[in-house]
Amino acid sequence: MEGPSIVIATEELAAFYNHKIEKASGSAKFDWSQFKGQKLVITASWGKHLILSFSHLTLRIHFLMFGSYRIDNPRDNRIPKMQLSINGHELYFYSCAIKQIEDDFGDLYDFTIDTMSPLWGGAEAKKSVMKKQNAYVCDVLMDQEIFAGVGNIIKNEVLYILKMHPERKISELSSIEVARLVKVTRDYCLQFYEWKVSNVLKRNWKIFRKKTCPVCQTKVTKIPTGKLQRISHYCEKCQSL
DNA sequence: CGTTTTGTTTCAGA
DNA sequence: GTCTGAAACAAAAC
Repeated sequence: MEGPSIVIATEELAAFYNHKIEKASGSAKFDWSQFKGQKLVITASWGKHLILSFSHLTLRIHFLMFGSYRIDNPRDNRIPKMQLSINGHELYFYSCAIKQIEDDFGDLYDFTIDTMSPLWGGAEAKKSVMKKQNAYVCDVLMDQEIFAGVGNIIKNEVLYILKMHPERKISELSSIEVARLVKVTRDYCLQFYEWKVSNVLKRNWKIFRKKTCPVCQTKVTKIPTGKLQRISHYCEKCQSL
């Protein structure tokens, strides 16, 4: 799950603000008895981290590749990592990593590098990218310490918009190209959010999971790229080195 | 129906 | 210490 989806989760869960947990359970290793009676006071996100702050404890949830959550409507035959009864509803969290973090989580995170945050600057990202002269652009986009919240879908779509090959070296880019990379990434994250809220995200993918390039009809290349060796989807013709 | 993949942490070994 | 690669986790979508 990428950054924009986590923001949507925080918004959905905000409906439970100031309500007490009536019951908590799950396969994650917690003493669930301590959750009872605690109020949900804050939902927040940083990159791909979903933060749930209760009266006396704060959790950080990461959905990794396959995680999901449901409000009521549980999945059949799946044991949730965490299940909360709150305000007459059941919240289920599946196949995610849940960790307790300090309540004062503001100190743990730099929100200026969260691509979905109102505090996103862009200047920080540009500076960090320029420091990675020897890295490939596909790896830099996935770097959570530079573009927190960007995942493989956003990476591929951004590179397609930029008409940039995934294995372009940062050292080959001009300062203007780096500035454009940073701007397009931020804008696409916000666009991803809008499309997802409207349920039209997948139909707006231009290159990710496409068979051919929508511009030139060339067959989309799908191969592992960069140091990270994550699959890139790109058009050999439109995205030249 | 078998393969792929919206991701990260951990740990052994170099 | 620091880097690297493999393993672990886990399930919908193609």
